[in-house]
Amino acid sequence: MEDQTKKQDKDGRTLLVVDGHSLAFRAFYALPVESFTTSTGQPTNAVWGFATMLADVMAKEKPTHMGVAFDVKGGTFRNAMLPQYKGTREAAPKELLSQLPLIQDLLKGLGITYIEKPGYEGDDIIGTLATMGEQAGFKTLVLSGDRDAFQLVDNDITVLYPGHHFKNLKHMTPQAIMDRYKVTPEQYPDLAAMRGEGADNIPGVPGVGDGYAAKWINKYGSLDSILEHADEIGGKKGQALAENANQVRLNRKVNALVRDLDLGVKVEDLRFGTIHTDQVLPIFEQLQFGPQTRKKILRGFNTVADYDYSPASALVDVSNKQEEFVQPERDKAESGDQLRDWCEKHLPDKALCQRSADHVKAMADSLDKIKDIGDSDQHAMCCSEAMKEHWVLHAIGWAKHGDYGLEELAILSMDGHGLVLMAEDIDQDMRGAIQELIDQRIGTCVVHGYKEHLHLLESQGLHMPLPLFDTKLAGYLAEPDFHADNLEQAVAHFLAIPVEEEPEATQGALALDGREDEDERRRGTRILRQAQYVMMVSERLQELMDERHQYGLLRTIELPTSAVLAQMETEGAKVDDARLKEMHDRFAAEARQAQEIAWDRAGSRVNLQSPKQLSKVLFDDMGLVPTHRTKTGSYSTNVSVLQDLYIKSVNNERANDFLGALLKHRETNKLKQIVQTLREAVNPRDGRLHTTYEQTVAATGRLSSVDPNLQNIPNRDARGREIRSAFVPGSGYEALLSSDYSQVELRIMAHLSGDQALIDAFKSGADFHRYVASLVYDIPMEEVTGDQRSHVKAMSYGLAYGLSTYGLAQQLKISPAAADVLRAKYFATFGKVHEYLESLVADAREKGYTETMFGRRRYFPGLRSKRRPTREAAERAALNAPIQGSAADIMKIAMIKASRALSDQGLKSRISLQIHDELVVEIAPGETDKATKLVKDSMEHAVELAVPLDVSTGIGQDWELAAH
DNA sequence: TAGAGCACGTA
DNA sequence: CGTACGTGCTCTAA
Repeated sequence: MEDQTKKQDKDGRTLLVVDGHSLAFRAFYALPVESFTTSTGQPTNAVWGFATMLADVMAKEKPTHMGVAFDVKGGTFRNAMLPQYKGTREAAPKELLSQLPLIQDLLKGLGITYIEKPGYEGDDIIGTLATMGEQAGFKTLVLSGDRDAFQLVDNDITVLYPGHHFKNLKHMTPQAIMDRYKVTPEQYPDLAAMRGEGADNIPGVPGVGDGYAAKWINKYGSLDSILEHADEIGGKKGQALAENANQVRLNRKVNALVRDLDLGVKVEDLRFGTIHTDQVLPIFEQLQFGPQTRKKILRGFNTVADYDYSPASALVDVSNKQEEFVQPERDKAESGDQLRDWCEKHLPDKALCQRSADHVKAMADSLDKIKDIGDSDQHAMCCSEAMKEHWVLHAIGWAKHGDYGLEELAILSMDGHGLVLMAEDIDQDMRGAIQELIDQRIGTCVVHGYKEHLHLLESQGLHMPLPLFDTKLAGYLAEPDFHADNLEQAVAHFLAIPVEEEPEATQGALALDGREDEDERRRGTRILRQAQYVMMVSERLQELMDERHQYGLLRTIELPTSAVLAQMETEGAKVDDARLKEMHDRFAAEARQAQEIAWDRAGSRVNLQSPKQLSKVLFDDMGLVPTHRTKTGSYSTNVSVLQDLYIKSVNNERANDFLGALLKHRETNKLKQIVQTLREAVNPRDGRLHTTYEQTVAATGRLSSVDPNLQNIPNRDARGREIRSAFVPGSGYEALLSSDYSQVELRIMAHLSGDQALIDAFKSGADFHRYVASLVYDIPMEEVTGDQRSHVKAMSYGLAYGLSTYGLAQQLKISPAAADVLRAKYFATFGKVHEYLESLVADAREKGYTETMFGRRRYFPGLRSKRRPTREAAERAALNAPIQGSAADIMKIAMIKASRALSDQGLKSRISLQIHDELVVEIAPGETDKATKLVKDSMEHAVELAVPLDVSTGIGQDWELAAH
């Protein structure tokens, strides 16, 4: 109990100590003064950079206490020792110096304490404050652009140090210092004394950089001992060191921070004060800071008032265990046999691995009983056994348009031993041993991103069956709205621990001769650390999957889907580049023509792709009346506005011509741009497009497609659809099959709601929308008018989006009252659908999340928001998620089934693209009928619902012709 | 130079 | 005042 109180106290209180001067310097030199000057000529770049960066840090780190240190004019005790000290700083430009008082005024207004002490530097104040914070049990952060601060780093003090571009801050922990400089934080000043510090005008030993300094420190220990042995070192460097011994000693004295000044404040005094808006606003005025900047700064400094509910905080039980990162022991394996020996020694035994692999395989194969599998005894057994014994395979490398390259491979055991293999060192012998390892122990293997691993391993001719666990997929299932940019963020999130972001791959400042060696070591360290992260996070996520019964989803749907996607990405889709080129040239010529006319009518060379310039021409110069504003308040110039203006401007020839040309330009230029993007993504080796399907991005469970996005190729009108004609079968294939679900989402609604009328509508096999309209309007099918049918159709589709009657009215161009009537009639006919939709939101409000048919969850913190727009948006999303998500689940199952069916039957035809409810299949010669049947069946029978799943198919020489 | 805003393509 | 995405372009940040 006592322990807990103490821990919470420590977890909850964070002191942020800021080096005011160094931060202002960095900001000043990072941002162009020309762009940041008020109308009276006062430069503001340093203030702006300082304030916004601080606001960012506040928002991210949420400190509870804060102090900012500044230097004061006049010398310090350091100048007495070293006259040229910080000579470069004294010569700071007026433009910067004039901003320091402004920064201080701003801080005062924001309720932040700042401290200056004559005779001492900001650095000493920082050293003192950090020490005070640490002693009072705070987690302490030091924000400083001065490397002298590194000597303060320990387990409780972290330095936030701006990287090359001062926006991204690096968390300098003891480990980070060690990785970067190969010395401990306590040893860092010794290193700096030898290297010197350009920014402070402190000369180091000529020819000696971080690399040599570190080498000597590690060899001789202390600085004194190095200087004593200077003669032993020999060579140019040793001689230089001996010659500069006095300078080094002096440097060391100067760079030591004072940590026990009497500042006349206590840590408690550093609590945030209240923001004095009356003081801050005039400063904003004076600085001519705009609304965005104001908002950003005020929001950043007002973090306490910001109630930020995240499901992660709900699902992570921090008190449960505070994971500590332990750097794995790095072993060596230089031959296949050494690798085999290592595996025998450190990895789970083969029999266990085999048992586990059989379980995993059985689950993956049980697509038809996926809903039960998560709870089965077999599953529970398999999990508990494998949870105790597993290992991590972690590969890193590069990918581009379907080409992949492995760079490094790490293997990490549970006992904290790791192996790192560099791709260039993997020969035939080693490759064989790796494949053997995979084949024998895949059943207990954990990866982060199975699909990516398939690609990287494939680039070495290695094959990987389904692993035990994938932390990337599991993290996505646990919290689909959370997007980690990298592994470190995922760990920080799911384990609720602070994790340093990885240092950049290569950094300068390494001694030349030691460089390759150093790089090699760092590369290995980095990948092993990542592997360790995977190990840590997998344990937490395995618990979560278990608790939530999501193993079925993971093993039966997501992991096999990864394998199908990897294959689709590797094969890619063939495009006819000559066709694309012809289209591009044609669209480009048309766009240019339209632009000429538009420029002529506008009387100036407006950039037609700039809404801002366009709005000036339309609403200022031509005096047209704007119809619609964007969310930021500017006038919208989107197509619907333009069309509206076009119709209204019939009597204004100039404007009418301009609008006509502009609309034409919009359309053709967009098409040109799409074609161009596609052409640029074609892999020259095979003339095919290799998209990447993102399996962990869309929060509903859908896939997304990037680089290039092949899920948004035009389809609405004939002009755009033409682009689809460039997608053709590749050599060795004779046609494309397009196979898509009709009205899946509505069918899912019928099934899940159990509404008999809607179920019957689908079972009838009649024209669905006509049938529904006849029910809604209570008239025979034959009497349903075109309007009635389309209105009912819009209503049906709108249901799954939470469409309001207002929105419905707008879309159908009918009155809101008429839309209300339609809605009332609709729900009178399909009462259970209404009930079901309402229950979705009600349940989500109750439980905090929604679930698809297969247990895919999505959390909705916004349902509890006080803001109505936020809350209502969350309600619509909560309504949609289980429907869109179940459709996504079904399509994934269909893809797995189709892919297996095609290969089981020995067909060469293969799935090429997935566009949410459509599959495009590349058909091998003579396989049309068989492949069509297999794909159609797989889709139709992916699951059995209360209504049939209807799939329509078409075959053609290209994608456009395959449409039906 | 990064990020926001706008526009627009898909299901 | 309809869900879910990705991309390209312009322009701001004062």
